[in-house]
Amino acid sequence: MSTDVTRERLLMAAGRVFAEKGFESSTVREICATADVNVASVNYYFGDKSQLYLETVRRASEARIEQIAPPERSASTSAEIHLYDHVRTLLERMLGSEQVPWQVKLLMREVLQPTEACQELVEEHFRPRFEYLQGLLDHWLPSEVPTYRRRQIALSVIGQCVHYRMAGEVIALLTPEEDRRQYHSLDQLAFHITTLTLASLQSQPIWEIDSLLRDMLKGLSETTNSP
Amino acid sequence: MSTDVTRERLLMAAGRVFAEKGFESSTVREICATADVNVASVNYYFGDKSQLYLETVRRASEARIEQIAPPERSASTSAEIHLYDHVRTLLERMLGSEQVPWQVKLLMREVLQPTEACQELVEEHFRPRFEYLQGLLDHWLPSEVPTYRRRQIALSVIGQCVHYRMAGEVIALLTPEEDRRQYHSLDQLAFHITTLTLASLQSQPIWEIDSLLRDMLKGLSETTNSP
DNA sequence: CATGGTTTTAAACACGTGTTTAAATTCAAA
DNA sequence: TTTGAATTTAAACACGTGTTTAAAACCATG
Repeated sequence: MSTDVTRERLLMAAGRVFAEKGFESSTVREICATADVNVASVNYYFGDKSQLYLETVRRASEARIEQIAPPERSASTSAEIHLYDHVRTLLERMLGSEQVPWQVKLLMREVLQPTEACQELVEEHFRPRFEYLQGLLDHWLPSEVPTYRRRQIALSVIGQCVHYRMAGEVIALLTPEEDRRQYHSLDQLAFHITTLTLASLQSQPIWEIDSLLRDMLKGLSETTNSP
Repeated sequence: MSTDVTRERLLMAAGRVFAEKGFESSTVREICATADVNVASVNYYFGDKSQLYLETVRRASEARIEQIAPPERSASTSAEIHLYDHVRTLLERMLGSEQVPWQVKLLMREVLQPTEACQELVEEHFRPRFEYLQGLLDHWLPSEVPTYRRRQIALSVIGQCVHYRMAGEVIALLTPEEDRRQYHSLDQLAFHITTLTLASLQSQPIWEIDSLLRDMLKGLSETTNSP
Protein backbone atom coordinates (compact mmCIF):
# COMPACT_ATOMS: atom_id res chain seq x y z
CA MET A 1 0.00 0.00 0.00
CA SER A 2 1.02 3.59 -0.45
CA THR A 3 2.25 5.20 2.75
CA ASP A 4 1.28 3.07 5.71
CA VAL A 5 -2.43 3.55 5.26
CA THR A 6 -3.22 0.94 7.89
CA ARG A 7 -0.87 2.67 10.33
CA GLU A 8 -2.84 5.82 9.82
CA ARG A 9 -6.18 4.11 10.17
CA LEU A 10 -5.00 2.56 13.41
CA LEU A 11 -4.03 5.94 14.82
CA MET A 12 -7.41 7.41 13.98
CA ALA A 13 -9.35 4.52 15.41
CA ALA A 14 -7.15 4.33 18.51
CA GLY A 15 -7.65 8.03 19.15
CA ARG A 16 -11.39 7.71 19.27
CA VAL A 17 -11.45 4.55 21.31
CA PHE A 18 -8.82 5.65 23.82
CA ALA A 19 -10.57 9.01 24.21
CA GLU A 20 -13.88 7.38 24.92
CA LYS A 21 -12.78 4.61 27.26
CA GLY A 22 -9.31 5.42 28.49
CA PHE A 23 -6.21 3.33 28.05
CA GLU A 24 -7.03 0.37 30.26
CA SER A 25 -10.60 -0.10 29.20
CA SER A 26 -9.83 0.06 25.51
CA THR A 27 -9.06 -3.24 23.86
CA VAL A 28 -6.70 -3.77 21.00
CA ARG A 29 -9.36 -5.89 19.38
CA GLU A 30 -11.92 -3.08 19.39
CA ILE A 31 -9.42 -0.61 18.00
CA CYS A 32 -8.51 -2.96 15.19
CA ALA A 33 -12.13 -3.72 14.44
CA THR A 34 -12.87 0.01 14.25
CA ALA A 35 -9.92 0.51 11.93
CA ASP A 36 -10.97 -2.56 9.94
CA VAL A 37 -7.55 -4.04 10.34
CA ASN A 38 -6.07 -7.29 11.63
CA VAL A 39 -5.40 -7.64 15.37
CA ALA A 40 -1.71 -8.22 14.86
CA SER A 41 -1.23 -4.87 13.13
CA VAL A 42 -0.89 -2.99 16.40
CA ASN A 43 2.15 -4.98 17.38
CA TYR A 44 3.52 -5.00 13.87
CA TYR A 45 3.44 -1.22 13.49
CA PHE A 46 3.76 0.08 17.05
CA GLY A 47 5.36 -2.68 19.08
CA ASP A 48 2.63 -2.79 21.67
CA LYS A 49 -0.53 -1.15 22.93
CA SER A 50 1.13 1.46 25.11
CA GLN A 51 3.33 2.80 22.33
CA LEU A 52 0.28 3.15 20.15
CA TYR A 53 -1.30 5.15 22.94
CA LEU A 54 1.72 7.41 23.26
CA GLU A 55 1.76 8.15 19.56
CA THR A 56 -1.98 8.83 19.65
CA VAL A 57 -1.61 11.44 22.39
CA ARG A 58 1.16 13.18 20.47
CA ARG A 59 -1.00 13.42 17.37
CA ALA A 60 -3.99 14.64 19.33
CA SER A 61 -2.26 17.62 20.90
CA GLU A 62 -0.67 18.73 17.66
CA ALA A 63 -3.87 18.39 15.71
CA ARG A 64 -5.98 20.24 18.26
CA ILE A 65 -3.63 23.21 18.40
CA GLU A 66 -3.48 23.58 14.65
CA GLN A 67 -7.18 23.02 14.19
CA ILE A 68 -8.29 26.12 16.04
CA ALA A 69 -6.24 29.29 16.03
CA PRO A 70 -7.22 32.65 17.51
CA PRO A 71 -8.60 35.11 14.95
CA GLU A 72 -6.25 37.59 13.33
CA ARG A 73 -6.65 41.13 14.53
CA SER A 74 -5.36 44.48 13.29
CA ALA A 75 -2.38 45.91 15.13
CA SER A 76 -4.46 48.49 16.92
CA THR A 77 -6.80 45.97 18.54
CA SER A 78 -7.32 46.63 22.23
CA ALA A 79 -5.94 44.41 24.94
CA GLU A 80 -9.47 43.62 26.05
CA ILE A 81 -10.27 42.09 22.70
CA HIS A 82 -7.05 40.10 22.72
CA LEU A 83 -7.99 38.64 26.07
CA TYR A 84 -11.46 37.83 24.81
CA ASP A 85 -9.99 36.13 21.75
CA HIS A 86 -7.70 34.04 23.90
CA VAL A 87 -10.45 32.94 26.26
CA ARG A 88 -12.77 32.16 23.39
CA THR A 89 -10.14 30.14 21.59
CA LEU A 90 -9.37 28.23 24.76
CA LEU A 91 -13.04 27.43 25.20
CA GLU A 92 -13.47 26.53 21.56
CA ARG A 93 -10.57 24.09 21.67
CA MET A 94 -12.15 22.35 24.61
CA LEU A 95 -15.85 22.52 23.97
CA GLY A 96 -15.61 22.29 20.20
CA SER A 97 -18.43 23.02 17.87
CA GLU A 98 -21.02 20.36 18.52
CA GLN A 99 -19.77 17.16 20.06
CA VAL A 100 -16.57 17.09 22.03
CA PRO A 101 -13.77 16.12 19.67
CA TRP A 102 -11.94 13.00 20.68
CA GLN A 103 -8.62 14.79 20.82
CA VAL A 104 -9.83 16.89 23.71
CA LYS A 105 -11.15 13.94 25.64
CA LEU A 106 -7.80 12.27 25.27
CA LEU A 107 -5.86 15.30 26.48
CA MET A 108 -8.21 15.76 29.43
CA ARG A 109 -7.43 12.24 30.49
CA GLU A 110 -3.74 13.05 30.40
CA VAL A 111 -4.26 16.15 32.52
CA LEU A 112 -6.28 14.35 35.12
CA GLN A 113 -4.08 11.31 35.33
CA PRO A 114 -0.78 12.01 33.63
CA THR A 115 1.10 9.21 31.95
CA GLU A 116 4.48 9.27 30.32
CA ALA A 117 3.06 11.45 27.55
CA CYS A 118 2.08 14.33 29.83
CA GLN A 119 5.39 16.05 30.47
CA GLU A 120 5.98 16.41 26.76
CA LEU A 121 2.47 17.83 26.46
CA VAL A 122 3.06 20.45 29.11
CA GLU A 123 6.36 21.70 27.77
CA GLU A 124 5.34 21.82 24.15
CA HIS A 125 1.80 23.10 24.38
CA PHE A 126 0.53 24.10 27.80
CA ARG A 127 3.47 26.17 29.02
CA PRO A 128 3.76 28.40 25.95
CA ARG A 129 0.05 29.13 26.01
CA PHE A 130 0.15 29.72 29.74
CA GLU A 131 2.94 32.24 29.43
CA TYR A 132 1.23 34.00 26.58
CA LEU A 133 -1.86 34.45 28.73
CA GLN A 134 0.24 35.85 31.55
CA GLY A 135 1.68 38.32 29.09
CA LEU A 136 -1.79 39.44 28.11
CA LEU A 137 -2.80 39.96 31.72
CA ASP A 138 0.30 42.05 32.40
CA HIS A 139 -1.41 44.84 30.51
CA TRP A 140 -3.61 45.52 33.52
CA LEU A 141 -1.16 44.61 36.25
CA PRO A 142 1.17 47.17 37.83
CA SER A 143 4.75 46.03 37.55
CA GLU A 144 5.10 45.60 41.30
CA VAL A 145 2.68 42.68 41.30
CA PRO A 146 4.78 39.61 42.09
CA THR A 147 5.13 36.75 39.62
CA TYR A 148 3.30 34.20 41.72
CA ARG A 149 0.29 36.47 41.79
CA ARG A 150 0.29 36.88 38.02
CA ARG A 151 0.38 33.13 37.74
CA GLN A 152 -2.56 32.69 40.06
CA ILE A 153 -4.67 35.10 38.04
CA ALA A 154 -3.84 33.27 34.84
CA LEU A 155 -4.77 30.00 36.54
CA SER A 156 -8.10 31.52 37.54
CA VAL A 157 -8.90 32.35 33.93
CA ILE A 158 -7.93 28.91 32.72
CA GLY A 159 -9.75 27.26 35.59
CA GLN A 160 -13.01 28.95 34.69
CA CYS A 161 -12.69 27.78 31.09
CA VAL A 162 -11.59 24.27 31.79
CA HIS A 163 -14.38 23.79 34.29
CA TYR A 164 -16.98 23.73 31.54
CA ARG A 165 -15.23 20.76 29.98
CA MET A 166 -14.11 18.86 33.06
CA ALA A 167 -17.37 19.14 34.93
CA GLY A 168 -19.47 19.51 31.81
CA GLU A 169 -21.82 16.68 32.58
CA VAL A 170 -22.42 17.79 36.14
CA ILE A 171 -22.98 21.39 35.03
CA ALA A 172 -25.51 20.06 32.58
CA LEU A 173 -27.34 18.38 35.42
CA LEU A 174 -27.27 21.61 37.45
CA THR A 175 -28.46 23.89 34.66
CA PRO A 176 -31.94 23.80 33.12
CA GLU A 177 -31.68 22.65 29.54
CA GLU A 178 -33.44 25.78 28.36
CA ASP A 179 -30.80 28.02 29.93
CA ARG A 180 -27.99 25.87 28.69
CA ARG A 181 -29.07 26.16 25.09
CA GLN A 182 -29.61 29.86 25.43
CA TYR A 183 -26.64 31.01 27.47
CA HIS A 184 -23.88 28.46 27.17
CA SER A 185 -22.72 29.27 23.69
CA LEU A 186 -19.00 29.71 23.17
CA ASP A 187 -19.42 33.46 22.75
CA GLN A 188 -21.48 33.91 25.87
CA LEU A 189 -19.19 31.85 28.05
CA ALA A 190 -16.11 33.62 26.73
CA PHE A 191 -17.84 36.92 27.26
CA HIS A 192 -18.73 36.13 30.84
CA ILE A 193 -15.26 34.94 31.80
CA THR A 194 -13.54 37.87 30.11
CA THR A 195 -15.85 40.36 31.74
CA LEU A 196 -15.40 38.88 35.17
CA THR A 197 -11.65 38.88 34.82
CA LEU A 198 -11.48 42.42 33.49
CA ALA A 199 -13.75 43.68 36.23
CA SER A 200 -11.45 42.29 38.88
CA LEU A 201 -8.32 43.64 37.21
CA GLN A 202 -9.39 47.04 35.96
CA SER A 203 -11.77 48.93 38.15
CA GLN A 204 -10.72 49.13 41.77
CA PRO A 205 -7.19 47.96 42.28
CA ILE A 206 -7.55 44.43 43.51
CA TRP A 207 -4.93 45.12 46.18
CA GLU A 208 -7.18 47.35 48.23
CA ILE A 209 -9.77 44.64 48.59
CA ASP A 210 -6.87 42.39 49.41
CA SER A 211 -5.91 44.28 52.52
CA LEU A 212 -9.53 44.81 53.45
CA LEU A 213 -10.26 41.12 53.49
CA ARG A 214 -6.96 40.37 55.14
CA ASP A 215 -7.84 42.65 58.01
CA MET A 216 -11.23 41.04 58.40
CA LEU A 217 -9.65 37.62 58.62
CA LYS A 218 -7.06 38.76 61.14
CA GLY A 219 -9.78 40.16 63.34
CA LEU A 220 -11.64 36.88 63.29
CA SER A 221 -8.81 34.45 63.77
CA GLU A 222 -8.93 34.55 67.57
CA THR A 223 -12.56 35.28 68.39
CA THR A 224 -14.24 32.42 66.55
CA ASN A 225 -13.82 29.04 64.90
CA SER A 226 -15.31 26.95 67.68
CA PRO A 227 -18.96 26.31 68.51
CA MET B 1 -18.29 -11.87 63.37
CA SER B 2 -19.94 -8.87 64.96
CA THR B 3 -21.42 -6.46 62.40
CA ASP B 4 -20.15 -7.39 59.00
CA VAL B 5 -16.58 -6.44 59.71
CA THR B 6 -15.40 -7.91 56.41
CA ARG B 7 -18.07 -5.98 54.56
CA GLU B 8 -16.69 -2.83 56.08
CA ARG B 9 -13.09 -3.72 55.31
CA LEU B 10 -14.06 -4.39 51.73
CA LEU B 11 -15.65 -0.96 51.40
CA MET B 12 -12.58 0.75 52.79
CA ALA B 13 -10.17 -1.13 50.58
CA ALA B 14 -12.37 -0.77 47.51
CA GLY B 15 -12.58 2.98 48.05
CA ARG B 16 -8.84 3.40 47.97
CA VAL B 17 -8.26 1.08 45.05
CA PHE B 18 -11.11 2.42 42.91
CA ALA B 19 -10.02 5.99 43.64
CA GLU B 20 -6.47 5.28 42.56
CA LYS B 21 -7.11 3.24 39.44
CA GLY B 22 -10.71 3.74 38.42
CA PHE B 23 -13.36 1.09 38.08
CA GLU B 24 -12.08 -0.84 35.10
CA SER B 25 -8.44 -0.96 36.07
CA SER B 26 -9.14 -2.09 39.60
CA THR B 27 -9.25 -5.84 40.13
CA VAL B 28 -11.41 -7.63 42.61
CA ARG B 29 -8.37 -9.62 43.60
CA GLU B 30 -6.35 -6.54 44.53
CA ILE B 31 -9.23 -5.12 46.53
CA CYS B 32 -9.63 -8.35 48.45
CA ALA B 33 -5.92 -8.62 49.06
CA THR B 34 -5.87 -5.06 50.42
CA ALA B 35 -8.83 -5.84 52.66
CA ASP B 36 -7.18 -9.12 53.66
CA VAL B 37 -10.28 -11.01 52.70
CA ASN B 38 -11.14 -13.88 50.42
CA VAL B 39 -11.85 -13.20 46.74
CA ALA B 40 -15.35 -14.58 46.92
CA SER B 41 -16.40 -12.08 49.57
CA VAL B 42 -17.15 -9.37 47.04
CA ASN B 43 -19.80 -11.48 45.39
CA TYR B 44 -21.05 -12.83 48.68
CA TYR B 45 -21.66 -9.41 50.20
CA PHE B 46 -22.30 -7.15 47.21
CA GLY B 47 -23.40 -9.40 44.40
CA ASP B 48 -20.77 -8.19 41.97
CA LYS B 49 -18.00 -5.70 41.40
CA SER B 50 -20.15 -2.88 40.08
CA GLN B 51 -22.51 -2.90 43.05
CA LEU B 52 -19.50 -2.71 45.34
CA TYR B 53 -18.39 0.33 43.36
CA LEU B 54 -21.77 2.00 43.67
CA GLU B 55 -21.86 1.53 47.40
CA THR B 56 -18.31 2.86 47.65
CA VAL B 57 -19.20 6.09 45.86
CA ARG B 58 -22.19 6.62 48.14
CA ARG B 59 -20.03 6.25 51.21
CA ALA B 60 -17.34 8.53 49.84
CA SER B 61 -19.60 11.50 49.25
CA GLU B 62 -21.28 11.25 52.61
CA ALA B 63 -18.00 10.88 54.45
CA ARG B 64 -16.32 13.78 52.70
CA ILE B 65 -19.12 16.19 53.41
CA GLU B 66 -19.26 15.36 57.07
CA GLN B 67 -15.51 15.32 57.48
CA ILE B 68 -14.98 18.98 56.68
CA ALA B 69 -17.56 21.61 57.61
CA PRO B 70 -17.18 25.37 57.27
CA PRO B 71 -16.18 27.12 60.52
CA GLU B 72 -18.89 28.51 62.75
CA ARG B 73 -19.12 32.27 62.73
CA SER B 74 -20.93 34.78 64.91
CA ALA B 75 -24.16 36.19 63.54
CA SER B 76 -22.58 39.52 62.69
CA THR B 77 -19.91 38.07 60.44
CA SER B 78 -19.60 39.94 57.16
CA ALA B 79 -20.66 38.45 53.84
CA GLU B 80 -17.06 38.66 52.65
CA ILE B 81 -15.93 36.32 55.38
CA HIS B 82 -18.74 33.93 54.64
CA LEU B 83 -17.66 33.78 51.03
CA TYR B 84 -14.08 33.22 52.08
CA ASP B 85 -15.15 30.42 54.41
CA HIS B 86 -17.10 28.76 51.66
CA VAL B 87 -14.27 28.92 49.15
CA ARG B 88 -11.77 27.69 51.69
CA THR B 89 -13.98 24.81 52.71
CA LEU B 90 -14.47 23.86 49.08
CA LEU B 91 -10.73 23.89 48.52
CA GLU B 92 -10.06 21.99 51.70
CA ARG B 93 -12.50 19.25 50.77
CA MET B 94 -10.73 18.79 47.48
CA LEU B 95 -7.10 19.41 48.25
CA GLY B 96 -7.21 17.95 51.73
CA SER B 97 -4.51 18.44 54.26
CA GLU B 98 -1.53 16.60 52.90
CA GLN B 99 -2.27 13.87 50.41
CA VAL B 100 -5.44 13.86 48.43
CA PRO B 101 -7.98 11.74 50.29
CA TRP B 102 -9.26 8.82 48.30
CA GLN B 103 -12.84 9.96 48.62
CA VAL B 104 -12.09 13.04 46.57
CA LYS B 105 -10.32 11.13 43.86
CA LEU B 106 -13.31 8.86 43.58
CA LEU B 107 -15.78 11.73 43.33
CA MET B 108 -13.63 13.48 40.75
CA ARG B 109 -13.81 10.39 38.60
CA GLU B 110 -17.57 10.48 38.83
CA VAL B 111 -17.66 14.12 37.81
CA LEU B 112 -15.41 13.60 34.83
CA GLN B 113 -17.05 10.45 33.63
CA PRO B 114 -20.38 9.99 35.35
CA THR B 115 -21.70 6.54 36.01
CA GLU B 116 -24.99 5.47 37.48
CA ALA B 117 -23.91 6.91 40.83
CA CYS B 118 -23.51 10.47 39.60
CA GLN B 119 -27.09 11.70 39.46
CA GLU B 120 -27.63 10.77 43.07
CA LEU B 121 -24.43 12.61 43.89
CA VAL B 122 -25.51 15.80 42.18
CA GLU B 123 -28.94 15.98 43.75
CA GLU B 124 -27.87 15.14 47.26
CA HIS B 125 -24.60 17.01 47.53
CA PHE B 126 -23.60 19.25 44.63
CA ARG B 127 -26.88 21.06 44.03
CA PRO B 128 -27.49 22.14 47.64
CA ARG B 129 -23.95 23.45 47.90
CA PHE B 130 -24.26 25.17 44.55
CA GLU B 131 -27.42 26.94 45.54
CA TYR B 132 -25.95 28.01 48.86
CA LEU B 133 -23.05 29.62 47.04
CA GLN B 134 -25.44 31.45 44.74
CA GLY B 135 -27.23 32.75 47.80
CA LEU B 136 -23.96 34.09 49.17
CA LEU B 137 -23.17 35.88 45.93
CA ASP B 138 -26.58 37.51 45.86
CA HIS B 139 -25.32 39.82 48.57
CA TRP B 140 -23.35 41.75 45.97
CA LEU B 141 -25.69 41.33 43.04
CA PRO B 142 -28.48 43.82 42.28
CA SER B 143 -31.78 42.05 42.09
CA GLU B 144 -32.18 42.76 38.38
CA VAL B 145 -29.30 40.45 37.55
CA PRO B 146 -30.84 37.46 35.76
CA THR B 147 -30.62 33.97 37.21
CA TYR B 148 -28.42 32.56 34.47
CA ARG B 149 -25.86 35.23 35.20
CA ARG B 150 -25.83 34.42 38.90
CA ARG B 151 -25.28 30.81 38.00
CA GLN B 152 -22.36 31.63 35.75
CA ILE B 153 -20.66 33.63 38.46
CA ALA B 154 -21.06 30.78 40.92
CA LEU B 155 -19.64 28.40 38.31
CA SER B 156 -16.65 30.69 37.92
CA VAL B 157 -15.92 30.50 41.63
CA ILE B 158 -16.24 26.74 41.67
CA GLY B 159 -14.23 26.41 38.48
CA GLN B 160 -11.29 28.25 39.96
CA CYS B 161 -11.32 25.99 43.02
CA VAL B 162 -11.81 22.72 41.22
CA HIS B 163 -9.04 23.54 38.79
CA TYR B 164 -6.40 23.08 41.45
CA ARG B 165 -7.56 19.54 41.96
CA MET B 166 -8.43 18.52 38.41
CA ALA B 167 -5.33 19.92 36.80
CA GLY B 168 -3.23 19.63 39.94
CA GLU B 169 -0.45 17.63 38.40
CA VAL B 170 -0.16 19.89 35.38
CA ILE B 171 -0.19 23.00 37.56
CA ALA B 172 2.61 21.44 39.56
CA LEU B 173 4.61 21.07 36.38
CA LEU B 174 3.93 24.71 35.46
CA THR B 175 4.78 26.18 38.85
CA PRO B 176 8.27 26.22 40.39
CA GLU B 177 8.32 23.97 43.43
CA GLU B 178 9.55 26.84 45.58
CA ASP B 179 6.53 28.98 44.69
CA ARG B 180 4.16 26.12 45.13
CA ARG B 181 5.25 25.43 48.67
CA GLN B 182 5.17 29.08 49.53
CA TYR B 183 1.98 30.28 47.86
CA HIS B 184 -0.30 27.33 47.26
CA SER B 185 -1.49 26.79 50.79
CA LEU B 186 -5.21 26.41 51.31
CA ASP B 187 -5.43 29.85 52.88
CA GLN B 188 -3.56 31.59 50.13
CA LEU B 189 -5.51 29.95 47.35
CA ALA B 190 -8.82 30.68 49.07
CA PHE B 191 -7.70 34.21 49.64
CA HIS B 192 -6.78 34.74 46.03
CA ILE B 193 -10.01 33.35 44.65
CA THR B 194 -12.17 35.25 47.11
CA THR B 195 -10.36 38.49 46.41
CA LEU B 196 -10.65 38.10 42.67
CA THR B 197 -14.33 37.35 42.90
CA LEU B 198 -15.06 40.20 45.26
CA ALA B 199 -13.12 42.64 43.14
CA SER B 200 -15.20 41.76 40.12
CA LEU B 201 -18.48 41.97 42.02
CA GLN B 202 -17.99 44.93 44.30
CA SER B 203 -16.01 47.82 42.91
CA GLN B 204 -17.16 48.92 39.49
CA PRO B 205 -20.45 47.38 38.54
CA ILE B 206 -19.52 44.52 36.28
CA TRP B 207 -22.31 45.54 33.92
CA GLU B 208 -20.55 48.64 32.68
CA ILE B 209 -17.54 46.67 31.58
CA ASP B 210 -20.03 44.34 30.03
CA SER B 211 -21.41 46.88 27.62
CA LEU B 212 -17.95 48.32 27.02
CA LEU B 213 -16.60 44.99 25.84
CA ARG B 214 -19.77 44.24 23.96
CA ASP B 215 -19.38 47.42 21.97
CA MET B 216 -15.78 46.61 21.18
CA LEU B 217 -16.76 43.21 19.87
CA LYS B 218 -19.56 44.62 17.75
CA GLY B 219 -17.19 47.08 16.17
CA LEU B 220 -14.80 44.32 15.24
CA SER B 221 -17.19 41.73 13.95
CA GLU B 222 -17.18 43.00 10.36
CA THR B 223 -13.75 44.54 9.93
CA THR B 224 -11.59 41.54 10.85
CA ASN B 225 -11.45 37.83 11.39
CA SER B 226 -9.89 36.88 8.08
CA PRO B 227 -6.22 37.00 7.06
C1' DC C 1 7.01 -14.80 -15.24
C1' DA C 2 9.82 -15.53 -11.16
C1' DT C 3 11.78 -13.56 -6.89
C1' DG C 4 12.24 -11.74 -2.36
C1' DG C 5 11.04 -8.64 0.97
C1' DT C 6 6.88 -6.52 3.04
C1' DT C 7 2.45 -6.79 4.78
C1' DT C 8 -1.71 -9.27 6.13
C1' DT C 9 -3.95 -13.06 8.04
C1' DA C 10 -6.10 -16.66 11.16
C1' DA C 11 -4.89 -19.36 14.76
C1' DA C 12 -2.81 -20.13 19.00
C1' DC C 13 -0.64 -18.87 23.35
C1' DA C 14 -0.14 -17.53 28.10
C1' DC C 15 -2.17 -15.07 31.41
C1' DG C 16 -5.43 -12.21 34.24
C1' DT C 17 -10.16 -11.25 34.80
C1' DG C 18 -14.95 -11.61 37.44
C1' DT C 19 -17.57 -15.11 39.13
C1' DT C 20 -19.11 -19.69 40.89
C1' DT C 21 -18.86 -23.83 43.49
C1' DA C 22 -18.83 -27.05 47.04
C1' DA C 23 -16.42 -28.20 50.95
C1' DA C 24 -14.49 -26.49 55.37
C1' DT C 25 -14.93 -23.56 59.24
C1' DT C 26 -17.10 -20.69 62.54
C1' DC C 27 -20.25 -19.68 66.01
C1' DA C 28 -24.42 -18.85 68.46
C1' DA C 29 -28.60 -21.23 69.98
C1' DA C 30 -30.86 -25.56 71.56
C1' DT D 1 -22.22 -31.10 73.26
C1' DT D 2 -24.97 -31.06 69.23
C1' DT D 3 -27.21 -28.78 65.51
C1' DG D 4 -27.82 -25.84 61.68
C1' DA D 5 -27.35 -21.69 59.50
C1' DA D 6 -23.90 -18.10 58.27
C1' DT D 7 -19.46 -17.24 56.73
C1' DT D 8 -14.94 -18.24 54.88
C1' DT D 9 -12.04 -20.74 52.00
C1' DA D 10 -9.32 -22.74 47.99
C1' DA D 11 -10.08 -24.38 43.70
C1' DA D 12 -12.06 -24.21 39.40
C1' DC D 13 -14.57 -22.12 35.57
C1' DA D 14 -15.44 -19.54 31.43
C1' DC D 15 -14.01 -15.84 29.10
C1' DG D 16 -11.43 -11.72 27.35
C1' DT D 17 -6.96 -9.78 27.26
C1' DG D 18 -2.28 -8.41 24.77
C1' DT D 19 0.90 -10.67 22.16
C1' DT D 20 3.21 -14.13 19.12
C1' DT D 21 3.59 -17.20 15.36
C1' DA D 22 4.01 -19.19 10.98
C1' DA D 23 1.79 -19.48 6.85
C1' DA D 24 -0.53 -16.90 3.13
C1' DA D 25 -1.11 -12.90 0.16
C1' DC D 26 0.69 -9.04 -1.85
C1' DC D 27 3.52 -6.32 -4.92
C1' DA D 28 7.23 -3.80 -6.85
C1' DT D 29 11.52 -5.24 -9.06
C1' DG D 30 14.76 -8.17 -11.94
